[in-house]
Amino acid sequence: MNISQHSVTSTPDTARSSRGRQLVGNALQQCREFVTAQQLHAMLDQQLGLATVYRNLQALVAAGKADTVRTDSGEVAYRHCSTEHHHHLICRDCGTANEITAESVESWAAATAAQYGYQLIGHTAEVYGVCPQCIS
Amino acid sequence: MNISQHSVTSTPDTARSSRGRQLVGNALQQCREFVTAQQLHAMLDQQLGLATVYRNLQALVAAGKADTVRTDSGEVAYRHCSTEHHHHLICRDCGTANEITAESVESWAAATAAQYGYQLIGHTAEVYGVCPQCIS
DNA sequence: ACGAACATGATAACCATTATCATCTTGTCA
DNA sequence: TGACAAGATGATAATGGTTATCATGTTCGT
Repeated sequence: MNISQHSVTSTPDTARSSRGRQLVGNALQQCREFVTAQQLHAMLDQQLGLATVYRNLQALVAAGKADTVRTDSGEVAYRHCSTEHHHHLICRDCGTANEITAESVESWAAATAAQYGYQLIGHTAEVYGVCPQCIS
Repeated sequence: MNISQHSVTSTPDTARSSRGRQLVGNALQQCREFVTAQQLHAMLDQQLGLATVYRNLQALVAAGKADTVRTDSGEVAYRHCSTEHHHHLICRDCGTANEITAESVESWAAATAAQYGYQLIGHTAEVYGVCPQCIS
């Protein structure tokens, strides 16, 4: 199963500015909601190869400039995010996601790690539900 | 993206008892934690085809007898439903996982959903760190 | 026991994501 | 500025989990 292994392709020592970086970065910023790599690629229509879209999205995630979420169908959805830490409230029907902050969760994570003698690295927390629009 | 489309293969009008049902059902009950279809298939070593394991797991989910979760690597993990709800404290180095319960997280999830007018379905929360053994 | 509806197995098909590798680009240093 | 090493890109093949197909074996009401 392996909950936390990601790509092993070596990361460059220094990142450079490039056409792809800008295109993907800008496109992602213009999307308010989560988008998949495929959607973004379609959005950039022929301006950038699919593989490059994936690479740049991963770079953004690695740089802490984008969030990812797994959809029910197994795809990875990306969204530009301000670097501050937060969680998500996601609608199972329409996929709408709200960024939420929760100090209680932060302190819970810290306390839990401490209680077991763990050196804290991070935590994830997401709430799933059906949004008001989709209920009616 | 499509967050909520699942298999469209028509569902039988009546379910029957069968070897596969029992094997998968029992194996899943004996696992306290989430397991993937592949793990379960390996666990049943040659007693049941992979496709059948998938089908029976899906049937259990449809019948409300199993929960599913997407792992970071995109796999679907299944768990027998009666298992009580809890979270995990996971070591990034050795993979050790501690089950933890946290009432504060439960109430936070409920409150967050309510605040946005969402009908709560569920939530996930995991803490990552380095365990004492791996620190030293 | 018969037969229609189910279930299973082996395997091909799907599809999102990754890896490969030859070919540009970028940025640095002489 | 020119050369070059480290990055970045594109086209495409490869991966790998999951689903569809279809011929064949089971189940169960009658």
